[in-house]
Amino acid sequence: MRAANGGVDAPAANSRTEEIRQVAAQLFEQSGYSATTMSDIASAVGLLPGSLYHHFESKEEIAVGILAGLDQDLTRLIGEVSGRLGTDTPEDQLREVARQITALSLRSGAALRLYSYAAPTVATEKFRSAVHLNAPALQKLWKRAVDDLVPTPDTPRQDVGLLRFALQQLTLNAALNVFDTPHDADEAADRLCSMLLQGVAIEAPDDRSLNASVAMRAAQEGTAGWQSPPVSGGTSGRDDIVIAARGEFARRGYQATTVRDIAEAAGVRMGTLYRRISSKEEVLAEILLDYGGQLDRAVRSVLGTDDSVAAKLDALALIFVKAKRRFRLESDIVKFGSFDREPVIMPLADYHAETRSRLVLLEDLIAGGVRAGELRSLGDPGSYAAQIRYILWTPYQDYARAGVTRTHQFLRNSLLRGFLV
Amino acid sequence: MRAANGGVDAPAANSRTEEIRQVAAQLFEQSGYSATTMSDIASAVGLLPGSLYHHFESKEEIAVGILAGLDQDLTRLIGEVSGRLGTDTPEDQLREVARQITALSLRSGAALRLYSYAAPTVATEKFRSAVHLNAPALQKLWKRAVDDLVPTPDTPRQDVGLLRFALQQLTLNAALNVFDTPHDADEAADRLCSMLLQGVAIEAPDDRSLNASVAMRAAQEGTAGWQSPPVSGGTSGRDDIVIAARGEFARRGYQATTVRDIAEAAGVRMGTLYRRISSKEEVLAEILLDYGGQLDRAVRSVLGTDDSVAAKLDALALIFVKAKRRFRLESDIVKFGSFDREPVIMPLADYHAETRSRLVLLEDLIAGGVRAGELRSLGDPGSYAAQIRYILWTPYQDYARAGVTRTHQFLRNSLLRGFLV
DNA sequence: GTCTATATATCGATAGAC
DNA sequence: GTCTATCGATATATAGAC
Repeated sequence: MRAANGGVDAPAANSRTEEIRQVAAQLFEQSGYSATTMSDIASAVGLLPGSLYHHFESKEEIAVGILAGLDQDLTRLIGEVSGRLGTDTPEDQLREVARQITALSLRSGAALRLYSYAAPTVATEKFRSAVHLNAPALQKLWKRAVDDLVPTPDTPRQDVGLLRFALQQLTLNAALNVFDTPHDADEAADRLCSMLLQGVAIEAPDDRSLNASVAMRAAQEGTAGWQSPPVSGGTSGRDDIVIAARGEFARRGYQATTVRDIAEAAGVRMGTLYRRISSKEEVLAEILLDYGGQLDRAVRSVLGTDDSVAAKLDALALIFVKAKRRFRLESDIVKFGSFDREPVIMPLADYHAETRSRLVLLEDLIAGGVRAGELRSLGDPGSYAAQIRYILWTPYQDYARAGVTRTHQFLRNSLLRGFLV
Repeated sequence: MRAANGGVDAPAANSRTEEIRQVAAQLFEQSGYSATTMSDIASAVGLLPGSLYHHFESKEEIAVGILAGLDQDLTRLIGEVSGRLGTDTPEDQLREVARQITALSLRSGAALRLYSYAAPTVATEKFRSAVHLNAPALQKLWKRAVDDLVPTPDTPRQDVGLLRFALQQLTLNAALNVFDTPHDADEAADRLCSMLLQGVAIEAPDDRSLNASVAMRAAQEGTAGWQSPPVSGGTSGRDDIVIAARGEFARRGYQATTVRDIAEAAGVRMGTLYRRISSKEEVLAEILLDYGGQLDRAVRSVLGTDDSVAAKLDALALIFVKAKRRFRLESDIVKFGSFDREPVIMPLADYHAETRSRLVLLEDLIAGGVRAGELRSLGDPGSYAAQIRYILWTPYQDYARAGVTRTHQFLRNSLLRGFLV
């Protein structure tokens, strides 16, 4: 009979309930929503599975509560930060927004993973509706911060829209950067801002020479075979099943996709399906091996050239931007997979390892660049490389009006040369 | 890709599926819907529980299929019987309708039990909508059959409406007469018709002497204390919990009512509830003991008088008609209970045994009456008594316009003296 | 608020009928 | 060769009782 406890599922209502929610959040963060069972949660808090239902009506309700908490926190944060806007230099202001949102992200890893990955997976209405973050308000905040940075639109070569999109994405999702989940929000946010606003190259080549570079040619050649998107032949052969599976995995994640889903999507019965494939996992392996291989070849061919670090980074940017489009489905699959990894799914783990090894190459490139005085020094090479990859790997295609060329140009004008330069 | 298989869930589609449905129907009939588990059904057909889900989407769907079968059968039967109407004497016609519907009832015991008892219990929409028998058509059929019997309404003393209601109820629910489930539909239907149309008394006293009989006085006295219906005092004491439980049991049946339902209905928490009562079963026992005791006293006081058999039957009729109103909830509880009896629920079993012992008294009364030449002889006394009880125990109060006096008068004019006499 | 017991349901995979 | 019916394991959830 408290006075006013706020309408929807306000967290921290009951301490024991809240405690369980926290534990569940941790498990969701570690193993993913579907892979975390009620038994897991129960034994983590020292209860029997059935006892959880005294606190929550369902597993879903736990996740909804966690998401509600994130929404609350975000809304509150936006309010606070907005109130402080306009009292500092535009760049410091923007950096402050980045720091605050990054900090929120790091505080809310579990919720963010649920938001980004579980929501499309467990498709019930209740979940989806709980999952609507206050995105318009956040967008407005970022728009103000970025617009202040470029007071008059007399520099039309700078892509303010994409900068806003990039910052919004990269700060809110900071916790989802699997390869270098930041420990210090301020540090991560500041480095991100430095990279985008001042650029990483000390003296970047102009567009003409970048376009004509050896690395660029390698990137063009490496991605030349990427034109054809995979389509079903309609013959219900093995390929059609793999293609159908790719679509389903991308839509719901590997774990949440059932073999029956795949069969239905491919238009075959279970019997036929299992004569063409030997297991669900095998199909995933096939998809990821092909994807990883193509990406790997392109990246390595660029890195194998004898060119400047800046030219290589620029060429890699092109590859990543193109890959995010050509391998959109595959990219979604590994996105889901990154957080649904208990029990270990071998093909995903393999892909993960491969990505990590490419990251080491990038790290070497950057370390060399810093040593050679080509790149600004911005902390340890591991985090440096991971953050560059994180920036390159952002789904810019979700920003409706951005094509490959525009996105690539934006990355040149920000990450490479610095947005403010 | 069959040509026309009828819209909704036509049974007998797949033989294995239909086989499982049949087995399930049998189990539902034996043990009730809630008490029959998917494991029970599975092991009865030699499968594992999960395998049932290849044939049915849910347990509920099995029941819905069974109900759909009944609806189909009934509709078809009504069509056939209607077509044959008007080719025979009115009484023979009516007897034929009774025989046909009774036969259907005996063929469809499981479905009827689901229809009568499970439907309000498992309250999902799908179930309810599947459960709408073609009642209007059946009513129309019976109306025609009964109206033909009394061609001109020049005998206003005869209650045509109640006769129709009684016949419709008694034939369709023949399979639900637990104390004497008929084996031969024709025999049961014919005896029912004989009882109602010709009456059981060879020479019944007139209304005046029945009203003034010793048995009637005993009935009046025995039911005198029945005026007050039980209401909650609102103090959340023990009585209020019992009263709340009574309502819940009546609405959904004992099995389907959870302790939480009772607590909520009584407005108390589980802790409080279990401090006031010791178990769900104890509450049921208390309710049924009270109910059974009151009914028993009234019945025995009538049977203990020294009066004619006809007068005693007439007095019992009054008691039953009154009891069906005063103990409406209790009557519903035992109605549910009669078919949800696995595992055995002791209080229900006790009530059942008590009822059976009263039935023996009735049997003695009737046997004596036949011997003394007071009652028509209509087969063995056991079935005779059970069927009289079945007629007396019909929920006439559901026939909207019938009060105690009208119903009692109808029973005098039909069961006792014969509707056609 | 928690336990014990158990219910309904899902899923990956396969055997074997047609 | 194709698909139906099935298994074995296990998940989510419910209920009575304290």
